[in-house]
Amino acid sequence: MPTNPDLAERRPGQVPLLLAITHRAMTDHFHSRLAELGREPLRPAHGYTFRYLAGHPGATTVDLAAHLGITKQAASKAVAELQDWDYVQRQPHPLDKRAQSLTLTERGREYVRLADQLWAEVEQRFAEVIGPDRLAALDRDLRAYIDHVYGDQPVPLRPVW
Amino acid sequence: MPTNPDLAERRPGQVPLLLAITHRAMTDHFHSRLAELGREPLRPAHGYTFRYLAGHPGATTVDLAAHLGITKQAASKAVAELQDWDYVQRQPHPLDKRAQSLTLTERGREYVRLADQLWAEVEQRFAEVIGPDRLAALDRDLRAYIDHVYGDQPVPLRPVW
DNA sequence: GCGATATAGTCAACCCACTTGACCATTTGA
DNA sequence: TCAAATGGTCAAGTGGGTTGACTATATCGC
Repeated sequence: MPTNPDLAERRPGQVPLLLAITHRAMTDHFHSRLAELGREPLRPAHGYTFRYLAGHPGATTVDLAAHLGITKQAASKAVAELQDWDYVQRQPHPLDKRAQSLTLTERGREYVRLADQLWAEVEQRFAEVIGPDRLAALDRDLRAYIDHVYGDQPVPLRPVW
Repeated sequence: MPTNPDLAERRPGQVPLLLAITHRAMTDHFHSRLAELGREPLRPAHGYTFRYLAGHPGATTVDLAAHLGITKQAASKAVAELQDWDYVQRQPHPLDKRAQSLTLTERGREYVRLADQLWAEVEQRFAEVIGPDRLAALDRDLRAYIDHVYGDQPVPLRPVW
């Protein structure tokens, strides 16, 4: 079993790096599947924007910015772009005339469904390599750690896709 | 055991996200330890630059660029900066008058030792949460996947610290 | 050897996602 | 009721990267 020279010696403290590499490999896999399907890949922040709006329809730009951990200006720009591409709709907010109510369009929801499916495929390949039981254990371990670190507080959802 | 609402329902395809969040949490932990010690945090690409030069003394800027997956111009700029801060030395290459031979200074090596130690601390806290046996299993699983994806080929070492 | 071509590195211009700062319109609350 | 807080926009700046053009040295085919 030939392990890459850079990772040959096992040192304490290497697990964070292994996590990064693994995540990077999965992300690359995801994007190449997207490309195979001829779908535009959108960009890093977009994935989390979709995911947030799918779960919180009617959110405002400021809500989104807080969730993504970026400024409202940056969030506004991203939303404008997604609106241009017909993934997101901005409507007048029912209660606050300053605000806009953001929702995914049908096209946006369709993209989220596809992304969900592709991520599931990626995870599936991981499961095939390490075994489904190990996947379940790993899922549980990561959740335990995340819960330990953040508890009920909002989890920063920034890096990637 | 209160799990964050965004992660409450367990869906297939969520593991890549869990990996990202976990890595992000570990990175934040690393940086806050660095800040506690009053050390300048340097920046994303610097960590991998250090790591590479520590393992490949005498490498050239082009080598480094290839390793990091960035252009030689970008690598050159990063090296210049690290040299200004006395972490890296550029010397005439013994065999090629066009090239420069890059090595870490003692200050650079000291930083790498500190970083190694802090990452080990971070990993240790992870181990305390999930248990040392789980950590070992996770280490093994991630390596198996990375090996499956990249085999002997160079692993892209870009994202983070 | 010699000339064509490849390679190490630099300088300069540009790009993109994000930031800070200033501002307007509306809402909130003492 | 009016001062302060909040949602959103515009404009300028920044950081880490890019592409492109160039010089100096190396290498390879003949």
